[in-house]
Amino acid sequence: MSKVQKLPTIRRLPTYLHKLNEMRKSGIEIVATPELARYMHLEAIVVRKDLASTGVTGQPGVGYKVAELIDAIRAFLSWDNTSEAVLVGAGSLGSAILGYEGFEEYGLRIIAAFDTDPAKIGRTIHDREVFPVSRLAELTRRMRIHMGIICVPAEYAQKVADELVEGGVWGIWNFANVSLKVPDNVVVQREVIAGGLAVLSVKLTALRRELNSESE
Amino acid sequence: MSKVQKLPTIRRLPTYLHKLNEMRKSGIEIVATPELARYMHLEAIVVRKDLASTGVTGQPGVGYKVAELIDAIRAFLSWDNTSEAVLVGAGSLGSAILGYEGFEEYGLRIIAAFDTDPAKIGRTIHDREVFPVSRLAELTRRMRIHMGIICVPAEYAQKVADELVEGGVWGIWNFANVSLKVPDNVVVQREVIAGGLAVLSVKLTALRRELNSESE
DNA sequence: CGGCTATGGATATTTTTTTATCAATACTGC
DNA sequence: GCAGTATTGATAAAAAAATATCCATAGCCG
Ligand SMILES: NC(=O)c1ccc[n+]([C@@H]2O[C@H](COP(=O)([O-])OP(=O)(O)OC[C@H]3O[C@@H](n4cnc5c(N)ncnc54)[C@H](O)[C@@H]3O)[C@@H](O)[C@H]2O)c1
Ligand SMILES: NC(=O)c1ccc[n+]([C@@H]2O[C@H](COP(=O)([O-])OP(=O)(O)OC[C@H]3O[C@@H](n4cnc5c(N)ncnc54)[C@H](O)[C@@H]3O)[C@@H](O)[C@H]2O)c1
Repeated sequence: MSKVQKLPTIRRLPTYLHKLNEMRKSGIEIVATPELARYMHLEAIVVRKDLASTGVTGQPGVGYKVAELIDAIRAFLSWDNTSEAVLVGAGSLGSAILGYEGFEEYGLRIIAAFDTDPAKIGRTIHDREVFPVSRLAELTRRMRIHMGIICVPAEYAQKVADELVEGGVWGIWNFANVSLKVPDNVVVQREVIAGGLAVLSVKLTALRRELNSESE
Repeated sequence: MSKVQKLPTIRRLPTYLHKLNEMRKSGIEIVATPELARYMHLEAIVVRKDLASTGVTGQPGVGYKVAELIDAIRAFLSWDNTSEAVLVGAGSLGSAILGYEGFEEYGLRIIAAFDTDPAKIGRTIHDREVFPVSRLAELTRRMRIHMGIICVPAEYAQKVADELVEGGVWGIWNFANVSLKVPDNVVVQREVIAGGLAVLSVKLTALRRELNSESE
């Protein structure tokens, strides 16, 4: 069982990457931790550790080369080679994801979409053709796609996952609100958007409690 | 500075909650940790700790009462009183969020949307009226809304955040790819969807390395 | 050149989170 | 009712992540 370390660091890396890409675009070549830390609302030491874990090394007294950082992060995340994916469920969330150009920056290219809705099949959404889900396994295998993105209602997610696995997929990014059963050699990452809302709620409650007790 | 503990637990709670709600709907009254653990792909001990942190207590040898668990989780997350929010940026992601009924389960009700696009202003999206963003601060204050959801392109996010703060908001759920500057008495939760993709990428690479080395 | 400041990197410490162990409780089947 | 099993909850240990300290290096400025 592959046990991946430093999950919190990995989750932060895309944010560094995005900021660094912006910096590079505006001609900045060197960046020091305190600046990144301010931007990220983190302690400088956290940033340094995060960057170190990708293998880059900076210049004491100076900082890091932006271009090197970008390369190191992308290499660490295996985002230096674009990987192709299919998206299943071209509903509202699925369409939003299809239309998000940001993923190209993250080495993800969504090649095609699949749906059951006859009104969608055969049309294109954000330039990607929508195929009937009945052809999911077949086309996924034929196109040698190794990642699937699930945006169907929860009750159909398992069936879709099974077909993705049958199609030879190695990784599944699951936005549906269910836990999927897949073979050991397939990785599932479930995106629980409500998790962020939960954190926000708790922080809000804590802050309000604090402010109330202060004012007493 | 409010320092909230047990963030990983908090992120997992919505998933328990959803499953428990499903169980209640199908008439199940008692649940034991091993079952939840199987569903969540976690160790039973993690589940027990998570549940314990909400304050519920189970019956040794039996399990937990589903209804009690639901109440405890909702209370812990302050989701027992529905809170109202406004959404800014009724684009593709914004519309998806507006249309997602799942948030009601999590105590969130989106009251209105705001946008700059004249084509959207005045129309309704998923039954919510779209107002011009020029009225954001005013209406937020007048409706006594305390949460804002930002779904605008990154470059406008800070301006929107400023107006939300001016409108008296306490919490901001930020889907844009920037770090926001807000006063100390406002909480921002940034949702970095690419974070999940990063984790998936790293796990995939690790798994493939493992499989390769095994086959040698 | 020489002191001053900013910075990264190595190492150590602390805190948080995950995992393990075990006694106590309740149900099951006989 | 009693033995066996499943389960919780308390306590302890281990692992992971965040934080602190200190030293070496680099640039700056007079
Ligand atoms: N919208 C959100 O903000 C949001 C947030 C978090 C999670 N989610 C989850 O994302 C998923 C999709 O949500 P949505 O709002 O886009 O719903 P949606 O109803 O807009 O879209 C679902 C799409 O899936 C298609 N579909 C249904 N069954 C299918 C099947 N068997 N195979 C292929 N396609 C199928 C439908 O035709 C539709 O186009 C849900 O599981 C939801 O819980 C959505
Ligand atoms: N679509 C995704 O899958 C996805 C994923 C992750 C993050 N995001 C982020 O979410 C945000 C929105 O993405 P999207 O795909 O919905 O983009 P989009 O272009 O579809 O929607 C943006 C909406 O914001 C409106 N808008 C622009 N400026 C505004 C302003 N100043 N005030 C109010 N409204 C304004 C636009 O009119 C448009 O309706 C972006 O910041 C994006 O990075 C999107």
